[in-house]
Amino acid sequence: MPVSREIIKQFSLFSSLPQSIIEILCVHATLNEVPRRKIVMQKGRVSHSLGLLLDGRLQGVDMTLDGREAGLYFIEAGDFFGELSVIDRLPASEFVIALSPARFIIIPADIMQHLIKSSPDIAAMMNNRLAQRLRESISQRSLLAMPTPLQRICAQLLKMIHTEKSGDAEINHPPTHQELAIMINTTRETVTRTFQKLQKNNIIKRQGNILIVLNLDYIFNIANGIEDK
Amino acid sequence: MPVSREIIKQFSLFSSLPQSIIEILCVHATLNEVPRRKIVMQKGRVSHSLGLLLDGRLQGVDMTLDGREAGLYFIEAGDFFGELSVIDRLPASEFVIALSPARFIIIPADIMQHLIKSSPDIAAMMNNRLAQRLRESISQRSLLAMPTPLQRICAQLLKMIHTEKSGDAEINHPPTHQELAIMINTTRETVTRTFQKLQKNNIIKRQGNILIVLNLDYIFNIANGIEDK
DNA sequence: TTTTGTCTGTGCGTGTAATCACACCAACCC
DNA sequence: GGGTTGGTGTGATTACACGCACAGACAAAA
Repeated sequence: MPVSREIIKQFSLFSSLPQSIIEILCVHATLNEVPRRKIVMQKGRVSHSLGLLLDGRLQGVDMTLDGREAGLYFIEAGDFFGELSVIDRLPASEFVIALSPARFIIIPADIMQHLIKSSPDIAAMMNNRLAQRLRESISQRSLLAMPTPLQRICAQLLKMIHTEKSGDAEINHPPTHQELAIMINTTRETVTRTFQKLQKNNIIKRQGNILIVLNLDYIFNIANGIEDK
Repeated sequence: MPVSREIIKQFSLFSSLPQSIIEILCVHATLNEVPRRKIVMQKGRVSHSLGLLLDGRLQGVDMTLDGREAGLYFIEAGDFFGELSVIDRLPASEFVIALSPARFIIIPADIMQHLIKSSPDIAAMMNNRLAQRLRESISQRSLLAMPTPLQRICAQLLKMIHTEKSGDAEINHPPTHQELAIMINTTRETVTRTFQKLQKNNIIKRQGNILIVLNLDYIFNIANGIEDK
């Protein structure tokens, strides 16, 4: 079922494309809606498509053979996912799971591959996204090098904070402790305990679905290894 | 100073390109030779080029603000490096350091960018390399999720082993303990101690510049979390 | 309502890796 | 030869995160 071109156009990555290509995308795109926890992309599967997240939050996850989970990245509304397999045509190397109810558009791999071949613009777009993913991956790797869980948590929070027009630093719909834990190589309990400490010291505050950051400097300093009580 | 086309052609990634493009590459390529420890690529620098390693081994490294090092990847003879910045034109996000005396070819960024625009083959090649890097990065991230240093060391060794025609599993010019340590988020001492254990149990053996793997199964099992001994 | 499930909070014990410190060894260079 | 340097080997100590276990909290379902 085709998707309205207004929806496609709201992706900044597509907005600059010529009308003709947008039409093609619309015809082949399908809209999906999934509940929390749903697996959106299967590791090892060869049938892949490009995904475009409209709302909700997804998480890229890898599982080691012994059942251990490693969190790779978060996907926010407006991001792609599945671009890796579209480009190199190999099986997906990770899972993508819905952290919240989510809506996303799917464009079949062969359509994308055709577009990439015929349009340098699209090709460049995909490259840039791939490059961005790689940079994020490197940055996440550095985060993991930090010695203490507190540092890693602060560094991860820093990445997720967006400042409101009111000037408040917040995280909307923060991930669960478990989801955070696997991103930063620690356990759920350690995340819980660290959050308790941060709350007691008025660094952060929980307000329903929003995590409010009261002392951004503290978070920043810890994330950068600057010692402080 | 131009580089002979024989050298360029020995890169599998270039071998399928038309003669005309090879000529262009030759004219603009320069050959470099560096000693061990030399910084080959600077994090944050905007002037970048594509590198092609002829011999030796390099390591991609990131440094956190508090002086901590994180090993990102190894670059073996025949690999590219610096492709990320060539594609997205942003400053390098990592250092690349020579682990051994190394020779490599450099192709200026603007030449590569021009080639990428004009030749879909080159563009596709760069994409695939980027995709490969991303997959390696994901795989390295899973490795870091393993709980014990022993597991991480075995998993890392497994990646570096190449089986000889004689059937022996070996690692030529193995990295130093320190270089290994930063790849797998542990300390030099822990790597040393673990290697001692592995040698006592006849799992591995050091012979000059070669690390010989005597019991590949053991390494494999540990790396996959299968309990043993 | 009761039930069910997911998330969060917390206590306790244990193991183990980080850290510091220093010894040893080989290669290299005047 | 003696000095330097970079790599490896080892001991002792300590902190601290993991793992387990279980108790609440809260929301959705029945």
